[in-house]
Amino acid sequence: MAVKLAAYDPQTIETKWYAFWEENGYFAARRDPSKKPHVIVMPPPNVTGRLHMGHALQDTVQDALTRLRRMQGYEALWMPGKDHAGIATQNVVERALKAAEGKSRHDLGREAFVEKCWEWVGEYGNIILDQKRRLGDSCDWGRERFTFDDAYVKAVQHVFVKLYDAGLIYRGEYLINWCPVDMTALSDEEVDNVERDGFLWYIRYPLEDGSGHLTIATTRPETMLGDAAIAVHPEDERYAHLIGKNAILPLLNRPIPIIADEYVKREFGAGALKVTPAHDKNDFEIGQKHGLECIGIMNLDATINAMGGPYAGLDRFVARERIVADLEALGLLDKTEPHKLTVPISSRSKAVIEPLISRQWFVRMKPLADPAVEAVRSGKVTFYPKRWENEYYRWLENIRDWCISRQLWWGHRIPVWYYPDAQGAIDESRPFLVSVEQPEPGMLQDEDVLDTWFSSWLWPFATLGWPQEKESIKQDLAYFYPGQVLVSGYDILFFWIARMIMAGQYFMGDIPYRDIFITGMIKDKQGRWMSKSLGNGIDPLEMIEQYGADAVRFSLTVLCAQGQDIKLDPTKFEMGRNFANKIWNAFNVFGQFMDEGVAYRRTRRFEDLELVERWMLTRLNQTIVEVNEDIDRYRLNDAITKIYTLFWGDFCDWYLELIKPAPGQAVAAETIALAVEIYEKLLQLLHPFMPFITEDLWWRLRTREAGDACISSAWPVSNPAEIDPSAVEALGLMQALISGIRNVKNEYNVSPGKEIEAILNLPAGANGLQQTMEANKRYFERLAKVKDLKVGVGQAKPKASASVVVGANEVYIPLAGMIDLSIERDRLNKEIAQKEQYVQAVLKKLGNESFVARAPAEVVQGERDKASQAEDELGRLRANLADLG
RNA sequence: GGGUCCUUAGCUCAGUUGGUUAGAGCGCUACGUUGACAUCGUAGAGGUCGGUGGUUCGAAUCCACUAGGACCCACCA
Repeated sequence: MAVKLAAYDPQTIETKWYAFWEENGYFAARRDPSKKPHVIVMPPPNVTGRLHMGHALQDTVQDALTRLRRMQGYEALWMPGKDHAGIATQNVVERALKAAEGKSRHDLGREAFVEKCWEWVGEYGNIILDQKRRLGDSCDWGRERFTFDDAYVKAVQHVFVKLYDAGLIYRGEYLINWCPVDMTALSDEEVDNVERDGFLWYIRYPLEDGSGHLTIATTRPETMLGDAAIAVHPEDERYAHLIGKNAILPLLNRPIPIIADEYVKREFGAGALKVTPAHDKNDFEIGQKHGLECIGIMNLDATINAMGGPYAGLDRFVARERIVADLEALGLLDKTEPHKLTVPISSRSKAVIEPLISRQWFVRMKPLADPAVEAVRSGKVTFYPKRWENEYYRWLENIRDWCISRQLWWGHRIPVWYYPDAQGAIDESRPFLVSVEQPEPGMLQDEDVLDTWFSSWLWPFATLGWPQEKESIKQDLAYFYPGQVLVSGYDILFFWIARMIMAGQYFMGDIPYRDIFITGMIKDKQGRWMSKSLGNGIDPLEMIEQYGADAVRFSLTVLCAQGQDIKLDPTKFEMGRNFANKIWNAFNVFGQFMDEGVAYRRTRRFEDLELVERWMLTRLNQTIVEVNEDIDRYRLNDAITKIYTLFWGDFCDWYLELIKPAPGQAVAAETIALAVEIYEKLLQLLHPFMPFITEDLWWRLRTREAGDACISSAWPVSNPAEIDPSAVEALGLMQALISGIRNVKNEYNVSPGKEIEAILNLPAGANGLQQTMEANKRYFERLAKVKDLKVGVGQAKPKASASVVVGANEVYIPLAGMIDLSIERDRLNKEIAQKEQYVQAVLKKLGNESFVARAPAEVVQGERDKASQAEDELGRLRANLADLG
């Protein structure tokens, strides 16, 4: 204290205060019946993850909400953790293994490979959580969970068993999405349909009786190896005579029936469809209907199998080329047309998905989806912004069963047990048992693991210890569940957000959170997704190092408008850095005059405060109300913008400028006391968004008890007794007049530092105002360098002076010798022209009879007031112009 | 094929239930090293809110159509 602060340096304060908070337990949440809980579960990042801008944005939001509610007296729990991320982690470890030892996972074997994964997680898995600490995340690290914790694994298996017992999980052979690169089945959600340029090949199938041929069209000729039929439309006269006959499958020379099915579109292609039940969703259904054979022609790595005859062993795309060439050589290729088609792509490996028939485990979704729809419809769960509800309904109402088994090694083993056969392999002829524990010695567990999302959909309650029966866990669940709000991007709306609502209702009997705040996604400057391959990512840690965590958080909050994607450019963080610098330096204005050990407390009554002080408190109290409303509606950008304007525009630009001492003078202790009080509240308002700088400055304001930290201080409450509209009015007038005087000086090229004379002419009857202006004329001195302002009613305008008109008030500035009449005439003419245009617009409105008749009375009156004030000002401007001669 | 969102100042974007002289940051122009801050201050320029039509006393805001862009979903071979 009493010393000017060193230059603002984010790095030093950030490490210091994070350690302080964490070590002193400020982030910890415990059951406290006297407080209301406020819970946010952090979307658990993948153990393979590194902090990206999306995390930075969402964490900033979650942390701001958590810190704010904590200050408001809630028991605020932000639950952190990490996700084992099945495929992602397995891939990363496989690559590392290849690079380090040149081995594949098969070289190691399952057990050793999983061991390697654990090693990898031990070494790198916490990186992202440490990066989150750099951002300032105030989560309760003591409760950190991992989807692979022993207890969590048990919860996942428990859920599987319960759903199986309820008939909501089943095993079956269906056409599923197979990724030939990752060698696993995938859910529909993990597949992206992308449009690609391809071809439509027209292929002749000779008729068995030698009477000619039938032409079909296909985009995937290699699948013809598995054809089981040709289908035509039952009412298609062209082909009616062929129904029931056989065609010969070219290349393999296998007879296949020609069948009729209404699915066939007569106008598409050749009007005849090859049916490959084992490799196409629609064909599968047609096959079922007509009892066709499913001829699988592909191996799991997407090479052709023995069923493909001469093409066996070839990759599917090589086989395609070969087949087209062979057909052409045989004269069986009618034509080739360019064709746009949608191709299924694995969202993870980007490989083309093959629809394959495979035995997998599925969750019956309809019974789970219906209550999830109802939860939102009934208003128990609310989306911010609202529009995401439509997307949510659309998905749930058309939901399909969820394929949850994955042919991976890194994941939760499926809790299904089989008897071994004589060779020690699974004996499929005997029934399996579904159980968390091994039911009988020697039984073999299912080889497959579960979809990662099958564990994360339990996150809101499994992290609290569910389904363990311990008393403390039950109490925690009762207290902390359900949570208040989930903050996430829309990219995982179906994967995770919707499924958590299903699981919460099914297993806990209640929704997992009341609000869902969907943030926009971070894009690059040109609006493209940030990706490694494009190299257009912005690293939040680099930004934190360059600008400071508070600056990064501030800028992200400002940019985070309701659900809009954010086109980010690193220079945006300058906004936050500049503001942090401003906050830091503002302290010096009064801080440098503070004396060590003095407890600065306000002693003056509100009524006895100076005008600018009453004005500042009024602005503060008004802003608190607005900010609270904004935050309740998740409009954090509005809230932070208002605090920013309050701090920079009101506090720094006007309040601090006016309490500054004259050169060589000190600031009065009572002035400091109020400045400390206001600054302290501003720091609190800023704290949820910019925790580090505010905590640091907080401790410089007063001697504080241990534990009296900004993070745990009580959120400011608006005091209605300290709102003074007359102060706002008076200071508002002064602001306008001072700006006007500065403008005059500027136009005349009078240096801002040069002292001038001025006369303030008030309208008749403005006695109170006259007193206020008289009493505070030093504001004009201070901010516009007006030497001894003359204030009065009916003051005459000196010859050859410039004038400023604000409402019925005028300031005359005699600029003897300096005044150039033509400059002043131009200035006044310009202002008159502007004002005339305005008056005209308002009068036109008032001249409209139906406006006067139909608009609400107060709106009409408002327009009348505007007109008369503007006309009055116009009159004064004209008079001043005429006066120039 | 269905659906959602975006188009507002040179740039990036706010603008809540229709009534504001349409705002912010950056950039631009002029001036300014007055004891917090040049990561700053003061003053200023800059917009017929993509287009057309409609509803209304009144539209950036509501409706319809339309142009351009982004995204989601969908089994047309």
